[in-house]
Amino acid sequence: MEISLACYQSLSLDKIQNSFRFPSSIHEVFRTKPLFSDYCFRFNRRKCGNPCDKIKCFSLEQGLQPRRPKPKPSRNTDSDLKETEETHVKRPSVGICSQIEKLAFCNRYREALELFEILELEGGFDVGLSTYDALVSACIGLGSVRAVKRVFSYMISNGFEPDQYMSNRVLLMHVKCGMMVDARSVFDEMPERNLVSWNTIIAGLVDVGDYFEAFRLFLLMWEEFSDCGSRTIATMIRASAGLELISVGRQLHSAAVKFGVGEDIFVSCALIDMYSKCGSIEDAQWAFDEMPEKTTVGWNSIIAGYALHGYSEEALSMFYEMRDSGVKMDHFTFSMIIRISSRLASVEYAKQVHAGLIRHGFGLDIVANTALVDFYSKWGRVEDAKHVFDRMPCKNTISWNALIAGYGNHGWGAEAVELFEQMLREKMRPNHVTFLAVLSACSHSRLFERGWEIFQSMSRDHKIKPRAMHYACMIELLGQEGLLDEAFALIRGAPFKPTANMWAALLTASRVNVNLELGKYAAEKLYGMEPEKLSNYVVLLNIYHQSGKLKEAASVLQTLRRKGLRMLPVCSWIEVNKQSHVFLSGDKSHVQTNEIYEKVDSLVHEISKHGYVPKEKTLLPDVDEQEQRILLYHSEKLAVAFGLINTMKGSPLQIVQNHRICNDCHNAIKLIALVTRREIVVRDASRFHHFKDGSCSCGDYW
DNA sequence: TTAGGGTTAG
Repeated sequence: MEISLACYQSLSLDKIQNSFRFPSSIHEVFRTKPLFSDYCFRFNRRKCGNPCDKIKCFSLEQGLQPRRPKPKPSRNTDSDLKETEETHVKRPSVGICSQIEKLAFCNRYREALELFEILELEGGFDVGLSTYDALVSACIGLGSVRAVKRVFSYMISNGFEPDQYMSNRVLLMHVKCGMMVDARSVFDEMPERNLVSWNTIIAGLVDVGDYFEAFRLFLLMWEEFSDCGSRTIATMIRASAGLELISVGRQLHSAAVKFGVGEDIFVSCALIDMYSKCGSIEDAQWAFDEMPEKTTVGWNSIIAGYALHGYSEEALSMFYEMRDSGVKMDHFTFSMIIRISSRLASVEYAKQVHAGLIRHGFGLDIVANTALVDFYSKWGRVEDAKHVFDRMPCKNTISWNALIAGYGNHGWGAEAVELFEQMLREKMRPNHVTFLAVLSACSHSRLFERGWEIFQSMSRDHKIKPRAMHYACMIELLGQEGLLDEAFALIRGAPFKPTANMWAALLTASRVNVNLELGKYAAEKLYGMEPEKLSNYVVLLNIYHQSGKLKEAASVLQTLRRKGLRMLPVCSWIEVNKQSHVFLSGDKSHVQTNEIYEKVDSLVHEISKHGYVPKEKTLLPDVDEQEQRILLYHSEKLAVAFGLINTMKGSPLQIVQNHRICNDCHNAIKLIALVTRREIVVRDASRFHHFKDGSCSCGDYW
C-alpha cells in the first residue's frame, strides 16, 4: 500500500503502522517491475552505467554465505612453537602504552601514532586491548589509510586475538578510513558478528554510495537476527535517500514506527533528509513537525531540504525559527545559510553569517569557509573571497574550485589559470569540476590556446576523462575564435554521444558567427533531444532574423505557437537593506515606481550619448505589442535603477534574473556601469555578467 | 557493558 505521509496529518501513525509489510515488502520492492524501471530512470539520469548490471549485482538469490568461524590453528609445528615461546617473552610496555592511550584520549592522534612507531620498530612488546583500542581511535581520528595499514599489520604480526568488541572496532577503523574492500574482508572473516558488526559494515556501504550492497546485507542481517534497531533503520533510510526511492523509505518509516523508534532523533533526521531528497518536501516537513524534540540536526535537515528544492526564502525563514527557538546552531547551519545567501545575492546577510560563524567558534570550518569563498567570489568580491581563502588553515579541492570559478565568472581568466597552476604546484589534485571552472574561465576571457592545452592535459596528465560540459566549454572557446568547423569536428570526435549542452554551445557559436547552416543543424539536433525547450527555438529564430530569412523565422514562430510554448515572465530581483525587491517588465507595483522610471529615463538619456540606441522591437516571440512598448522598462533596467537609487556608491549592485539577459539590456547595463562608475553583477539563467568600466566579463559572448 | 546511526561547501 502506497501512503503519502502528508495525507496523514490527522490520523497519521496508525495508518502507517497498518501499512507495515516489512521486511518482505523490501524483497517485493526489489523484484517488482515498476521499481526496476524506477532504477533504470535514476541510473540513466545519474549516468551510473547500465542499470541492469546494477540490478544483477543485487540478486537476492546470491545470499552471502556466512563464514564459518575459522578453526584455531594447531600449534604443532616448530615455527608455531617458536611463536608461542616468543609470546611468553614479550616485554612489558606499560609506559609507552599508557602514553599512547592518554594521547588518543586527548585527541592527539598524530602524537599517539608517532609513539606507536617505537612499538613497531623495537617489537616484542606486550600490548593490551586498551592500547589497540586507542590506536584504532587514532586511525579513525586521522582518517589515515597508511595508519590503518600500520596498526592492522602490527596487530596481525603481534598475534593479537581480538574479542567481539575489538573486532568491531577494527572493522570500524577500516570503514571510517574508506577502506571498504579491506573492511569487507575483515567483516567476512569475523568468527562472530553481532548487530554492531552488521550496522558498521552496512553504514560504511551507504557512506560510499554502494546502496544495493547495503540493502543486500541488510536483508541477510534480518534473516540472521530478525531484529534491527533505530541505528540500522536510520542507515537504511539513508540508503533509500541515496537511491531516491521514496517507496522503500516509506516502508522503513513504517518499520521504525512498528519497532517503536519512529520518534528516535536519528531516524527522524534521516526521514526528513530522505523525504526531501526523494522530492517530497511536504513529507519532510511532516516528519520534522512530528519530532518530539527538535535538535540542531533536525533543523539543519529541514533547512537543507528547503534549500535543495530551491525554496531559499522558506529555508531562511526556518533558520529564523531555529534561531528563535534557542537551539544551538552549528557549522552545518552556517554553511547552509551562506549558500542560501549566495543564491539570494544577499551580501549583508552573508556578512552577518560570516561574523556569526566566527563568533560561534566555527571560523576555521572548511565547508563554511568554502561556502564563503564561493559566495564572495560569485558576486565579484574577489578581494573578500581571497581574504577568506588565504586564511583557511586547510583547503581542499572544492575550496580551490570555488575561487577559480569565481575568478573565471568575473572575467579574470588569467588569474583563474594562474590559481589553477598554483593549485597544481601545491600538489592539490584537481577534479572534473576544477577543469570545468578553469576551462570556463578561459572561455570567458578568450584564452583559447591556454584552454586548449588544459583540455588536452586533462586525460593526458591528470587521468580525468573530459565530460560533456568540458566539451561544451571547448566548443564555446572555438566558437569565439570563429573556428566553427573545428567546433563541429570536436563534437563529432567526442568519445560519447553528444549531449544537448554540446549542441547548444554549437548553436550559440553559430548565432554569434552567423552561420545559418550549422545553426540549423545544431538546432535540429536539439529539438530531437529537448523538443519542449523554448530557448532552442528562440536562438534559431534570432539566427533567421539576423540572416534576413523572415519566412523561415515565421515558420519557427508557428512551431512555437503550435507547441503552446510560452516564456515564463522574466523577473529580476535585488536585495537592498536585507529586503528583496522583485521586478517584472513594465512593473508599476513598486512603491518607488515613479522614481525608478524617472531614473531609467535619465540613464537612457545619459547612455545614449555613448551610442546606446534602444531596440525598437524584440525578437522574442511571446512579447506582445504592449510589452514591446515597454521594452525600455525591462525588469533588468528597473532593478538596476532601483539599486542605483537605494544603495551607496562604491558597492556593486547584485541582481538575479530567472532568464537570460537580453541583448538590449546587456548593452544598456554595460554603459550604465560606465557612466555611473558602479560595478553591476547580474546572474542570469546561464552565467554571471560582471559589468565594469564599460565592459562585461562574458566578453559579449552568451 | 564497551562499539555502530542523522544534517553542510565547488
